[in-house]
Amino acid sequence: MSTQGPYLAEIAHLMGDPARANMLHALMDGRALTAKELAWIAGVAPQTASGHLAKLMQGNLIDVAVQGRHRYYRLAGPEVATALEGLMVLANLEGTSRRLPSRVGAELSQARTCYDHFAGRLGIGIHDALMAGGHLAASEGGYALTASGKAIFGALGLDPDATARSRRAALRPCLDWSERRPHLAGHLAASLACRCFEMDWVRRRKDSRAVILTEEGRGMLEAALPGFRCDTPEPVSPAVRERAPALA
Amino acid sequence: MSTQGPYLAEIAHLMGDPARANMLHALMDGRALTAKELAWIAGVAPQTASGHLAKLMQGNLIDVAVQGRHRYYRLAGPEVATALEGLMVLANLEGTSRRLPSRVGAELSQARTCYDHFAGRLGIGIHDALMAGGHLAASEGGYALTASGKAIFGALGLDPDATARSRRAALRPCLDWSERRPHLAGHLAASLACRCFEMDWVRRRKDSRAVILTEEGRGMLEAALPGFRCDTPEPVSPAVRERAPALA
DNA sequence: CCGATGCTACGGCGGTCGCCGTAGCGTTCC
DNA sequence: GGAACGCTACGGCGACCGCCGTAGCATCGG
Repeated sequence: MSTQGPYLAEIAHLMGDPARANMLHALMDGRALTAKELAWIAGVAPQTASGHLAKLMQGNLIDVAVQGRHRYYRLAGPEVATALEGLMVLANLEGTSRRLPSRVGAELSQARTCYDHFAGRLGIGIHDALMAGGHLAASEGGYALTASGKAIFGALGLDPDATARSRRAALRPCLDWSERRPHLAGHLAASLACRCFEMDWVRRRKDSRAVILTEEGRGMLEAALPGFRCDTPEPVSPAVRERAPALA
Repeated sequence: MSTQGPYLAEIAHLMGDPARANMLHALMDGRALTAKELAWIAGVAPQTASGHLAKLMQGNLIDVAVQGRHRYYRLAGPEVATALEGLMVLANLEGTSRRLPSRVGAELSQARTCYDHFAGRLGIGIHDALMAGGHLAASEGGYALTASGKAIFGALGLDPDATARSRRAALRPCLDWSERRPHLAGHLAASLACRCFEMDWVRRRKDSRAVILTEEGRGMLEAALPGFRCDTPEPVSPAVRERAPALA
């Protein structure tokens, strides 16, 4: 019968504690955090956090890297991030009352990391530009780049075939929990994000998964990706601003 | 900060109870089951099940259809099934000790429903045949059919454009938790599955998400989908069977 | 109408587990 | 080498929640 049920419950139970969920959510930006940081994020004492982290380790949801007297925890792999995204879609979708609070929500919806790639309107903009330009083709488990797509990635200093060896898809769609539209995940998307950080086209925000597209980055992406758009959230419409300049 | 954490935990907590997880797992075949059936599946008394179902309702994970004195419960939508799949990938992946027990596992790995479409080697066979034949193109959030692909679906009596109105992708890859390879989900995949049941090309098993590809179905699919293969699990190798006929 | 059935509402019992206190081990810095 | 720091191990407290008992409401059948 439902041989999977118990295991499913084990995993879900691990994610079902508020403190642990907060930790996992924080780790979804792909970085490795120390136990202390995670304790602070989760809002519990270090001892409590230590226990939670041990459980998450045992459940193979996170990995640890010991460096001196620090222990850096990170998600065990993309599958974990994918599973969490699936839950976040539900969390954001249902109830409808429980949408994101305005301020933080706006930043996260605009641009953020999703494990190792970009999500939010930034991620969707990249996805849509590639899609509209015919640079994506269907492939084993997701997308592949067409010749023109490879040229674009090559021009950005990335080797589109470097990750082709792996069995996992180089590019695949990932449903965005804030926008309900797909963005690009996979090795190539991760490389692109890495490159953007490296060149300071995109900058991380402190203490948040939200990121910022710099002016230079916007220019570079618009040049490299014909049709790329990443709407600024339009804080106040021009018409309103005229009548009530204080709001701007 | 982690504004999503608490909601994430809520959802995961709902899925994190063994009884509820069993129920959700059972509902993943897309059918609607009565409270009593779900109680039996979960291994709890009807009163307990009723409580669990109320909680799942409140969390918008399931829907109910009242018919006379029966109440039929089903998953609230594809997003729920997707989220559960994500967890099952983890449940099956990690631990490595906790793989599927042999017998049931073999049947499920061979062919099963995944919410409303086919998974297992059957689902992968369909996916791979369409992919290899160049019948899939990249599209908003997943795959679309090429002209040749539309012809194939048309020949099967399905209208490839019928579901095009919806914003959700008609076809998208869905990671298979047993085989770790993608199969086809989405409206069109659901229509195809529906058609297969209708024509008795694929038959449901009782009390299981496992399904059976009939001989007629195998013939029809092989004819309609050039390159389609769906390996029988090869229960006992011919060589072994010769020496120990009892095993066959 | 009455009994059977399907399901839900309520209440008490018991186990699980999250919490932080103190304590202990290893690392780093002065 | 001593003190500060990061983290983990252990133990008791308390709350939550899953469990089923009984009870009650709707529906279907004769």
